[in-house]
Amino acid sequence: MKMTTPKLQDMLLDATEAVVARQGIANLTLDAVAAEARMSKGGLLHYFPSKDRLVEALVIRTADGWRSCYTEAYERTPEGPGRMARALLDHCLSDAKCWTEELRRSSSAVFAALAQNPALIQPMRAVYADLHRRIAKDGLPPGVAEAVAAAIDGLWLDWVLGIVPLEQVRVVRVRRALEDMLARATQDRRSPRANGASRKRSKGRRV
Amino acid sequence: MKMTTPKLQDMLLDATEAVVARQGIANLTLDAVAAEARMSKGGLLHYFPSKDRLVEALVIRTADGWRSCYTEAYERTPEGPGRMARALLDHCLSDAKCWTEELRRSSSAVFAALAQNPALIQPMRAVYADLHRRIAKDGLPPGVAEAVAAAIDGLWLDWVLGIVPLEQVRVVRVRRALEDMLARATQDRRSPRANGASRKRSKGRRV
DNA sequence: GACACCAGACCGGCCGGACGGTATTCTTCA
DNA sequence: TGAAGAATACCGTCCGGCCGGTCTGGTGTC
Repeated sequence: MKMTTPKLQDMLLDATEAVVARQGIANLTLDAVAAEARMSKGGLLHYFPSKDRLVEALVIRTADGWRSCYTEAYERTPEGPGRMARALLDHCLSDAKCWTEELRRSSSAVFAALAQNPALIQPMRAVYADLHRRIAKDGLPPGVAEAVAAAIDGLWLDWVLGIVPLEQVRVVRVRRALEDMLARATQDRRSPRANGASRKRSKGRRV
Repeated sequence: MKMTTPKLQDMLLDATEAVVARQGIANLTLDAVAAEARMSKGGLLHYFPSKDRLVEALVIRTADGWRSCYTEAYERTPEGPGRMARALLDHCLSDAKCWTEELRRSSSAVFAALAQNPALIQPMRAVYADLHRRIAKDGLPPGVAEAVAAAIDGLWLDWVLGIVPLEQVRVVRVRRALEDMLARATQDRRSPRANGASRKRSKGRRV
């Protein structure tokens, strides 16, 4: 099997991300990418025969990166219930190493795809489907691991979209809260008698 | 004070959302919006002198809608610690009423703005800043209310972006888990001696 | 000379927006 | 009251520019 994205292709994808980061999705044009990569448009189109293919490759690279990120985190996490959730918390919500400008760039590739052609996010959908499958059988009470994943997604997307500014302390606070929830859920598993508050719903108030 | 968006403007914004929903952000053109609204391009440009202004108005409308959504939910929620978090859970994660196709449309306005001109999402940023201010003084242990808000954002954005398909049962599971967390946090507040697991961190493992 | 790699001119189409025009309503003053 | 004229609401054409993609050609390498 042949590696589909040797060095040059990868460099072109980097250039694409750089254009998006600096000039916005609206200015993601073939000319701009070619200029960023110091190559002619003909050269660019030699490697990616259309803009759709270019963006598609970008999405695939981002999706693969995200998949290998959480799978490696999973490998490095001790076994036991909530292993995937713990992996996400430890790795994706760590203080400094994540949340770099580079990660932000690669993420906004997805939005470029969404603007270019919504069908192109399919690879990302597939990765998320895999992640949710892993999360579903994480050995925790239903919803707990999913809540952790959703919260991480929320922090992450809010940040990438520029809706909320990045605030390390906030990330840390949320991580602590989620870790507490995980710990509670795990010890409930062990002594299920103790979760008296579990089914307490607010009384059936009209919305 | 004059109402800035009388009926016709609102109708044009509806048309804009419809175009985005049906043809995608890439095909959001003035001609398309005018055609959707059964008006000439000249007429459209009479009300919104540029495309930027059109998208800006759309974002403002969406942001206002979101703000009044959670403020009204807040009003209808009984007092006490975690009021804002409970309001979000009860109202924004309710089974059926939310998560309509209409809401999805109005949300994707933000992505249209992001593609058109990232500066245009400022109104949405302001609304989120307000929400986070409310959440910060919600009377809960630090991070708990923020985790709830982040999880809701995550579910919501994953759905709007089309990254994960809509699955009611998943939403319900997450809501239950978050409600448990809220209940735990509240009773900890009342008897802080009981949160023995709170500070339990996974041992300092290298990432 | 066959092939991979790359350059850059070129084209057709589309899009934002300017502009001049018309119909309708509102204001003003005799 | 009603005519004149101003303001407003809306129309549709046109233009300049940009963008994706094609094409022709040029270079090095086997």
